[in-house]
Amino acid sequence: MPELPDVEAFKRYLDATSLHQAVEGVIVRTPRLLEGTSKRRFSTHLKGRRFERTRRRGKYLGLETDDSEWLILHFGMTGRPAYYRRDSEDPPFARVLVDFDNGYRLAYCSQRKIGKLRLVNDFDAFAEEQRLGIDALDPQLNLRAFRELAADRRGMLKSFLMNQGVMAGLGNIYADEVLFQARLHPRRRLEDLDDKKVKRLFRVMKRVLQTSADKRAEPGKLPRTYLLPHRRGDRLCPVCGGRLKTTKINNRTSWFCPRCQPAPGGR
DNA sequence: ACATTGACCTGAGAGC
DNA sequence: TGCTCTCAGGTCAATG
Repeated sequence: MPELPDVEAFKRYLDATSLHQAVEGVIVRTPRLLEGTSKRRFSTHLKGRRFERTRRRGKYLGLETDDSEWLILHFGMTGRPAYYRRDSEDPPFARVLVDFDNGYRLAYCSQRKIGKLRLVNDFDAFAEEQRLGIDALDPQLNLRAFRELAADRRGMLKSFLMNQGVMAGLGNIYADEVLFQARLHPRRRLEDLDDKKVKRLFRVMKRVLQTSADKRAEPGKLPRTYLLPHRRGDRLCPVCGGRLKTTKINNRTSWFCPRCQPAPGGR
């Protein structure tokens, strides 16, 4: 689940629930999720602190504490936050719990334990260390900047969109969605696109991410022409009704419509 | 620089 | 129903 639109939805959720309250206690049930810090250090650092604001870059979400540290969350493939009264039952796979002084609890849930929590003192420096590219929804990523990113590289469109070091935020699902909406085959090559197609790819990418984020990335609320729900559903193209196909790229399954997204070289 | 593969984890869902 | 197997929205490292 957690690609840019999902993480943006998480951000808004945390903004609405978890800011400006003192942390009373921390429970780490799955220490392996902590990166670069021990259970003890993690807990003592957060205890007594308040989260004052959040930031997102790509799939990373940061919560800034009132002593200017950052709790950085990465949700892996199955992670999500949950905020609820402490006396009610924990949701499934609650791995790290932050208890606030208002009786509520913020849980980092993750079925597959692929994901990380860490403490850093500078959000931007952290992003640099991670070699994270510009956030795909950053307004500074305009058409001109996008063209420059694209001009430097080669390779399959799908790989380009998913490369976090170039642009941060798109994962397997949304890369497929963008390519579907742009009517471009995932195996087409970046260096083969003319200016017009690069522009189309850019505009479609922005629109898909913005629309999805605003719909809180809920599949049922996305436009009916979206590919996303059909990969696990009827496997039919929502535009032409034809059968969708798959192909493996970067060891991930790419879904596409062979009629709407003609293959490079026309095969 | 790019493509491919496996490893990390666990369980939902498909297939028998 | 119950068992087995495959696969899953991410990232990283090793290899070609």
